[in-house]
Amino acid sequence: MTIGRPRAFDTEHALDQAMKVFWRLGYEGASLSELTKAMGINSPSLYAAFGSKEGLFKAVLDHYEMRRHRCTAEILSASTARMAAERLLFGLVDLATDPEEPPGCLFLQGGLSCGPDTQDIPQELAKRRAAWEQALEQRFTRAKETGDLKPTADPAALARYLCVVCNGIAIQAASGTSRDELRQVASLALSAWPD
Amino acid sequence: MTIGRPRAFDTEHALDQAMKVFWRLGYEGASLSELTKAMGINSPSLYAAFGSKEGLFKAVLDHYEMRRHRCTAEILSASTARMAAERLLFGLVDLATDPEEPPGCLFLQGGLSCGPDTQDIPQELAKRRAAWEQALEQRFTRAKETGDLKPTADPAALARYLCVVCNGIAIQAASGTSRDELRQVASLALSAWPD
DNA sequence: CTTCTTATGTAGCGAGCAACACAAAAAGAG
DNA sequence: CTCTTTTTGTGTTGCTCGCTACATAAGAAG
Repeated sequence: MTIGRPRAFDTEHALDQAMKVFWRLGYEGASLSELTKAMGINSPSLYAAFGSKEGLFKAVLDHYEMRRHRCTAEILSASTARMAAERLLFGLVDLATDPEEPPGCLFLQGGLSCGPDTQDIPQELAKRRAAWEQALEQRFTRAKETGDLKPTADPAALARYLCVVCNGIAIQAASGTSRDELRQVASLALSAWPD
Repeated sequence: MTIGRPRAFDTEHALDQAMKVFWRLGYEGASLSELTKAMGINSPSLYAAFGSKEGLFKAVLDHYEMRRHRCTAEILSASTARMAAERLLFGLVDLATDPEEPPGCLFLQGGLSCGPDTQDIPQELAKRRAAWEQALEQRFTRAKETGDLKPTADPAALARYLCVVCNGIAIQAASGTSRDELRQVASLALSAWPD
């Protein structure tokens, strides 16, 4: 049993609100006053719980990955590599154009480029995107071993291509391109898939 | 002949230096002290010449488009739509991984997301990206009229797809992906082209 | 030369930033 | 109850931000 005055706010809900702010405004554009307002707490509570603005941001990134974990698992556990690619692209289109959440992808909107004292933010985001690309590559390597993909297939190149399309789709979604238009892009992109 | 004390700095060179700063750090991450240091001038000179930080940024965007104008013309004047797509993708790979300049694309790195008082920056960038997409679409509509593309082809969808791939490539380049790896992505993306 | 116009350098403005000091408040442990 | 521990709200810190006032310097026009 924890001792001391109990926390008056729900951590998950606060992270959810902070996530939306970082997502819409980016790391540098999200001021502490904007964050505390959205989270419904004052700054000392924020610092007690997350240490710093950067600490809050990383907690938000974890929260974001956790929320998408089920979706991720569905993609990687598809029966064929082709189906995984389909689920990935069409799933991303839906997520990036979900009207309940900011458009695009937090891993890009969060901070593609930052000031001299904040370079670790873009780096952290790039690291997480790269981890996702590697998970795809491993899935395709497995597909090659089981004969699902031809022996001439290049798992790394396929994973890279899909990530490029995903990032591009997220950018377009953030710029206002509609869900249907992006579905067209996804199916066009899939026509490059080696069968 | 202009009257008064002559300007002591070269505008084009100053814009070039400012461009690199905005490109590396983004609009919000690029502080005025960083900009003036790179441009080799003091802030009053900057404000006399460009009006404001935002004015400087837009001048930099014009400068950026101007510098790429020849490249743009070469793409749009290709003899076939397919060749235009090829020149576009491989040309972008080279530009986005040019060791003489920051990686990626200023139209993305410049400010994908910004704070509440700076929302016009992402909007301005999105507008310029959309204009480029529309130029592509017009090129493909022309190709359809001349029989270069099949009557069933969808110029808007093709242009959108290419822009998605371009944006994705620029993102990957900014994250450190090599030129050769991105060339692989470009040729894979082109295999989706309708022939 | 003097006068006019424009650019430059120094120095500083108010505002907003991230982060914190401090004391009051709310629980469990004894 | 008292004591201890943790959270909360108020108020503020030092700092950097974008921007500018002001006096001086450098050329063209007369």
